Amino acid sequence: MKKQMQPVDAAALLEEHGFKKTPLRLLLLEILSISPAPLPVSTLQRKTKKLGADLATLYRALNAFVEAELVQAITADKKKALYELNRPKIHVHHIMCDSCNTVETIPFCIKSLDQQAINVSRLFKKIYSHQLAFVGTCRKCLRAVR
Amino acid sequence: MKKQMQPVDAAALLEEHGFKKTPLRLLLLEILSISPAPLPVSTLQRKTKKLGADLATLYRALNAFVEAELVQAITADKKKALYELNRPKIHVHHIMCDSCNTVETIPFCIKSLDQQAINVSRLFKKIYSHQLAFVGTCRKCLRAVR
DNA sequence: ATACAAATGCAAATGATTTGCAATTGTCAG
DNA sequence: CTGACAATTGCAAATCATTTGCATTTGTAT
Ligand SMILES: [Mn+2]
Ligand SMILES: [Mn+2]
Ligand SMILES: [Zn+2]
Ligand SMILES: [Zn+2]
Repeated sequence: MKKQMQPVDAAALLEEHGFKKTPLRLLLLEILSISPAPLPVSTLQRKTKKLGADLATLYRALNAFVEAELVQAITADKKKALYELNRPKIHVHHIMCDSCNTVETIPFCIKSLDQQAINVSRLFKKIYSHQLAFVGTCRKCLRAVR
Repeated sequence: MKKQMQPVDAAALLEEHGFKKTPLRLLLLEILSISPAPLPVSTLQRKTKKLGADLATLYRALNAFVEAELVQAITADKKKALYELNRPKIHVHHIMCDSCNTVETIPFCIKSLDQQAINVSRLFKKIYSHQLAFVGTCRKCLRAVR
């Protein structure tokens, strides 16, 4: 029942963006591409520990990906950032549990929101993107309380 | 032409929430209540420097306000948080400049978004709130480029 | 005036993220 | 295939916003 995401051709992605095809970066993209939820750096470190990559290297890779818009950094958490593969055609939003801080991905754009973004663009000249995060309590945490 | 916000009765607010009416907290609420944009801690420290409050005290006050839902912390920036008075009847959103990192307040809720939140609530059991932030380039920064 | 919890100041700790620099590695032209 | 060279990495140290422990002060209620 676990939702599995569509894997991507990591090598091709790296090449398209002018990145070297290094073991870490290849693996990072693979991990991110099959994850149903955005992942913190700590998890990415654990899932790549067989490569023994340094934390600084992980951060540098992720920052490069974000810069290239290959990956999106989710800051809903405020403490540690979460990273999620950016899928060109699948614009997503997020929902965060205020109890366990789990961040789930809503795998589609909230209807009509993009249209509204156009209206709001009168305030700014150019709008690149928007981030929408809902905050609530997830089912698991609700069960834990009662 | 500067947009001025409606000031609030800081003393009353503190009392309602069971806080002591201390000089710093009173002043903080006054500053936040007339600010047209969310403010970082550094600015709040500057605007309250006549009181010589310690940074830790500032943070503790702000955290207490956020906990009491008197103030909203905006984390769109990811580096430093921004603080904005929470007005019960005026639900706002934000728009951030990716160039100068200015965060402006959109002083109303994006139409129909709250209705959509109800739909999304099928994913979670309970949804308390949502944060929506647009990212773009503000007029000032666009002018600076050309 | 007294009592007590809340708030503060100060200094030290945290913890995620960044940076400098030398060594390594992937890519590409020759 | 072989260098050359820029991109990537490892390691250690630095940053920087935010938090925390503890002793002291202050606001509020009785
Ligand atoms: Mn959207
Ligand atoms: Mn809204
Ligand atoms: Zn939860
Ligand atoms: Zn700007």
